Parts: sequence; C-alpha cells; structure tokens
Amino acid sequence: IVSYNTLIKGLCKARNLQEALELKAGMENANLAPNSLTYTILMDGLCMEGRVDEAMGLVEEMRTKGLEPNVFAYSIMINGLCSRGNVKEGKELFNEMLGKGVSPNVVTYTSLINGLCKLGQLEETITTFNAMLEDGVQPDVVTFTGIIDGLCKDGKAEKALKLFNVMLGKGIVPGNITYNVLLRGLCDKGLLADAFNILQLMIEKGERPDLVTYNTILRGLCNNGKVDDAMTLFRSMLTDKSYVEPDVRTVTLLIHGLCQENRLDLAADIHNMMIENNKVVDVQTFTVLIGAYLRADNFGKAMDIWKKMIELGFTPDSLAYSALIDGFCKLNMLNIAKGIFVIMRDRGCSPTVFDYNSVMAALCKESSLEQARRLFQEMLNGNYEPDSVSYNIIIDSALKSGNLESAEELLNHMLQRGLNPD
RNA sequence: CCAAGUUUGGUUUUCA
Repeated sequence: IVSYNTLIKGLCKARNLQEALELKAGMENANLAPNSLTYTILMDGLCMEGRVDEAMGLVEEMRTKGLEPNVFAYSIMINGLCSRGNVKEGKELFNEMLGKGVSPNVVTYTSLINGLCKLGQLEETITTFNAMLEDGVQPDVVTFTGIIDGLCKDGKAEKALKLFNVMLGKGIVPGNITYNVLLRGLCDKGLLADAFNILQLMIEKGERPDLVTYNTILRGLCNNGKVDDAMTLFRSMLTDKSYVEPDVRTVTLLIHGLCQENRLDLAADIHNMMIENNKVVDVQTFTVLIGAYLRADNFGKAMDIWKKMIELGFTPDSLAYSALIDGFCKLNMLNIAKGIFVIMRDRGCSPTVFDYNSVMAALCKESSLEQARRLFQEMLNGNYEPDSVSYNIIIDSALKSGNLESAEELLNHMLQRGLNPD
C-alpha cells in the first residue's frame, strides 16, 4: 500500500490524475483498501487541477468506507475551496470538522485565513486569527506571509509593514516569500524607499534575494517612473554573478515598462538582443511590443514583429490576438479587427469577452451605435457572458444616443446577472 | 514511515 501511495503521489504531481485514479481503482481490484493517505493525496491532486467537486466526492467515499476524514483531509479541502474563492463552503467544512471533534491545526487556519484575506474580508480574517490564538494554535511564517500578502493586495501596504514588524517581534523568521510579498505591496503603493529598506533588511538577515525578488523590484521601478533604474538592474542581472539571471518575466516586465514610457525602439532593441543571444522571450513578450507599436500608430513595425514571432515558431495565443484586435480598434481599422475574429477562430482561439468589448467600444467611439448593439447581441447569441465592462460600453452608447429606455432595460439585465453597475 | 497552507510578466469601457 505504501508503494501504491508513492506512485499515486508521483502521478498527481505530474498532473496525471487520470492514471492516479486508475491506480486507486487498481488497488481496490487487488483487494487493497486505499487508506486515508491515498485519499488525501488524490484529493490534493484533484484540487490542484480545480476539480474540487470530485475531491469532495472522495471525502464522501472515505466516509462510506469507514474512514473518518482527518485533519489532513479537511485542510486539503478547505484550502481547495478557499483558494478558489469559495470561502463560504470552506467555512462550512471548517465548522463541520469542529463538530466532529477534529482539531484544526496551523495549516487549516492558514488556509481559511488566506481565503478570507484574498476576498478582502479583513474583519473576519482578524476574527479567525484570534480564534486560532484562543485555540492555542500558533501562527507561523506562512500564516503571517499570507495575511501580509492579503493586506498588500488590498492596498494596505502600511498595515502590512506593521504586521511584518509584529512578526519579527514574535521571533518568527521571515522567509524569502515574506520579503517578496511585502516588497510587491510597497512597490505597488509607490513606497519605493520602504521597499529598498526591506530589501536591505533581507540581505542583512542573510536571506538571498531570488528571481522573484528582482522581478518584483524591477516592476516597482518601472511602475514608478524609474525605468532607467530598471534598466540598470536588468544589466546587473545579466552580467553580475551576485544577482540572478533574468528570466522571461524579467524581460517582459522591462519591455512593458519601456513601452509605457514610449521608448519603443529601445524596447525592441532589447528584445532583439535577447533573441540573438538565445535568451528567453515568449509570446507574451512579443505581445507587449506588438500592442505598444499599434498604440503608437506604427502599424508596419507591429506587423514586422508579428511576422518575426511566427517565423521563430511561436504560436500566438488568445491574448496575442487580443492585442491585435485592440490595436486595430484604436487605429480605427475596425474591419481588420473583425477579420481577426475569423482568423483566430480558424486557429483554434476563441475571441473573448475582452475582444468583443474592444470592438464595441471602438464602434461606439465612431458613433456606429447600431453596429455596437448588433455585436452585443451576437455575443449573447454566441453564449458569451457579457461582463460589467460590456454593459458599461453598451449602456453608455444607449445614453449617448438618447435612448433612455433601452439603457434602463440593459441596466436591469445587468443587475439580473449579478453585476454591479458603477 | 509517506499526505496539506504563502510570492513575480501581456489585452478592454467611462470618469478622475
């Protein structure tokens, strides 16, 4: 049974759930009863693939086989639910486990807290955190890191910094990830000075900045008008062994930053340099450049880059087409944009709601309200779920044409679909 | 004896 479990674990890690599940069936056929470990491995594997319902099914199956779910099983399921935003059911499961007398541990609490935090439910996060303390479970570095990240993503970097200091005061040693999330939060708030202080603290404490650290800093520099410093950092990463080699994200971030400052030719030079040196670029890197050139009205250059991308054997994905569609819309080349819809379908990429929104917005701008409405209808007919942006566009166009009734009607549709107007 | 939790890149509307 140990060997079965080991094999199943390997298959799950390789995302080969199909075979993992078959192997479990195989054990059963061989009259070997899967134990709790077998179940939890599979449940975790299913959750990682987003198949949370099936994982829940396994919990039921455990019960029918007389195996009561243990703290591992509950923690995995609570994490599976919460990390996909289903905190409601996560909490239910948590209460169920309390009812069954299974004691949550630090992992269980941390999973729940993270789910709450990601939804920005600050008060309940604190309540749960306190409940954990009362329960005699001590938060560890992962718990703190999760909350710090939640605060940062909610735009509360100052609070996150305070919590970071509380953590230090408790003698908990921050890990690389802790520093990285905090750095990201501070950079996003424009608190670069604080970010660099933290970076220095990190180094002083003997934690080596990793690739994520550098990418985070580079992004912070770019987003705060310090692209030249970002360039310097990038060069250090390329040449200085005490740094870390840049990866495709580093390159994409830098190119994105340069493009936002309208330094397209420099961005393209760097991009070419990377290609010539066999460094990593991918579809996303190309997409940034192509989008930027289209926005700058440089249709020819954008097409050159697109061609180069194809020549080098990269397959454009849905977002690459989106960049084209959006670009052509902004250049008022709506017919071409619509042509891309056809082309991308041909190549197995479905246009997204985003793409429809781009075209509808462009149509509205040139006052082709009738066509915009038709496109909206086409979207509905094609089983697309318009999002609040779609509604904003189309309602805006109705208002512009003085058609108050249909604007109101659309607003009602929107509410029925549970979208919030703003 | 073997299972669970935290971080980095590209596209869309209006107004600021």
